[in-house]
Amino acid sequence: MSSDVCDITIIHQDVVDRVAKEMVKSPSATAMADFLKVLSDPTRLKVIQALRHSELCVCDLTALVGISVSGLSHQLRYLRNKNIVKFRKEGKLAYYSLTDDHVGQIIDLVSKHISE
Amino acid sequence: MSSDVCDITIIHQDVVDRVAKEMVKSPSATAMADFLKVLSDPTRLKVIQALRHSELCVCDLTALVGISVSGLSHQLRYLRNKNIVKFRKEGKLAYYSLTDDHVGQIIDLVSKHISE
DNA sequence: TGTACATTTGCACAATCATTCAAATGACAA
DNA sequence: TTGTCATTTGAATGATTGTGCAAATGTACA
Repeated sequence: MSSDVCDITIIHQDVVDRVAKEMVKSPSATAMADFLKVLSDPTRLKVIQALRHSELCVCDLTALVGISVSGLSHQLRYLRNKNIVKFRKEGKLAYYSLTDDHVGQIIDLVSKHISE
Repeated sequence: MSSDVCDITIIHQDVVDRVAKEMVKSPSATAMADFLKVLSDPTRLKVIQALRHSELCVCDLTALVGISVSGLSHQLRYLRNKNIVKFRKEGKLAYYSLTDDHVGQIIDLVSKHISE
């Protein structure tokens, strides 16, 4: 009924095999976790929510998010590297905006789930 | 004198006001981040993906996820506290399953976003 | 030149977290 | 009872990370 591989004990070998076969069909868990980690921080979430409504410069984002300017800048770089936001320079100011609305859709779904 | 003028510089006051008014309509960023943090870990994601296909005992989950038994148990408690999974005892074994498929929908959306 | 302002970056620190080991709990069988 | 197996728990640890401070970069205007 049970079999040993190394020191792992499998109790329902057939079920494990079936589920394992199903699991490989979806993207790697690390890739998905990596992406979801971007959204798992209040500051980054606020930034994204704000940018969904309007393109914004760092100054104004700071006021909306409630964090130090440098702290925000660090997060903006992070979001830039993950291709979530893009920016354009206009004189002294840097205007940030979302690259697309993929994250927006996910946030909406989570939003709906939270306030049920 | 109990209040200071904070030294935050707002450049486009009208835009900031408008966006700020929009932002309060959605759930708090901390609540959403808290929930998304659950999904931002490969191990927990594998657990959830596995449980979407079948109810499973800890032993079999260990084999599917590839982590120590106690490590998995810690994560299962975490998921239990967040109401993502539930479990029933049957003799020595504990069978875990998802409480609902809300997380599944979110994972599917992320999945679709990743693989393109 | 200068000064003033917006933004970025490097460094440091505190806090969080995922993991493992060892020990404890609980359930069943002999 | 005793022993074994499945699971949980506590403690310790290594790694990651969000943040602020101070300095640097870049831009515009006197």
